Amino acid sequence: MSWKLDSDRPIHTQLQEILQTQIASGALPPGSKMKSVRELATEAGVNPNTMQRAFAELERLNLIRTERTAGRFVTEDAARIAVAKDEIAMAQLELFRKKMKQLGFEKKEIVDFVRSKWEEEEDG
Amino acid sequence: MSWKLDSDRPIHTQLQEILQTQIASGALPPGSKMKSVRELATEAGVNPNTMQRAFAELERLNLIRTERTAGRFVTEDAARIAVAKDEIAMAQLELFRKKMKQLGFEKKEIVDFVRSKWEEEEDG
DNA sequence: ATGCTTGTATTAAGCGCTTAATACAGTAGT
DNA sequence: ACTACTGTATTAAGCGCTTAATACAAGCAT
Repeated sequence: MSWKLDSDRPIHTQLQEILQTQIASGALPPGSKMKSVRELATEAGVNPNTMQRAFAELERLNLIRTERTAGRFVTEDAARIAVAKDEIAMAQLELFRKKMKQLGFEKKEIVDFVRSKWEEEEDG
Repeated sequence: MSWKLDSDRPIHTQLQEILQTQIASGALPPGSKMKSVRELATEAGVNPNTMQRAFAELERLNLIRTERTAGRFVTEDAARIAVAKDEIAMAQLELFRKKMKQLGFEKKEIVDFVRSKWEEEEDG
């Protein structure tokens, strides 16, 4: 697990994004049991309260479900997960496009820029 | 001027990024005089101290120069500006690529995704 | 029943960011 | 000289995030 956190944004937000991405990608499969608050907090090197807060946000998004004493589980709603994945991807693309436009790139130039940076490497 | 600030990251960082982008894009031309701390702070709706801090960071990056009582000026070093623009663009692309990969997209899929989202629109 | 695990809640403390309210030094225009 | 503008610095206050240290309720395995 990565848990690379920076100090520029609230940690609970970053934890939420990391877990959300893992759910969207299928790294955390639908219906699977998640590690406990305390265990994940230790892994990530944060306070349990902070991890708890990240979980609360994921629950608000209907990406996980809580069973009071058994633990937390990734939703089994595959459609919900697919939507989340597409929403994140679109948001990222839009973010990238907007920033490039602010820098003065036209759409055609963006495509050229991406090509010039990617054609040199092998697939990864 | 936009000055769209969110509360999720330090304001001085966001101000710094906005100004940096304006310099990189040429919206603030090389050698041009910048507005005063107080004026920009009022425009952005932030405290002068906070805007001051953003300026200090831009100066550390050699993107602006300060004349004690006259004001601040965008650097005339066009090469420095070009480098900044390229660095920002590369960083944004890398950010996008990394996030998409975390979501489970292969490079080919990323390209397809971008195409599918962009081919429908006219140039913007 | 005991012990271990689960989620959840509370309190106090520290820290950085942000603001408000000033103040000072230096330059330019009148 | 006076005024208005520059950048710069200081102080105090408030706020949210984060941590540490607990504590409690509920289920499960033995």
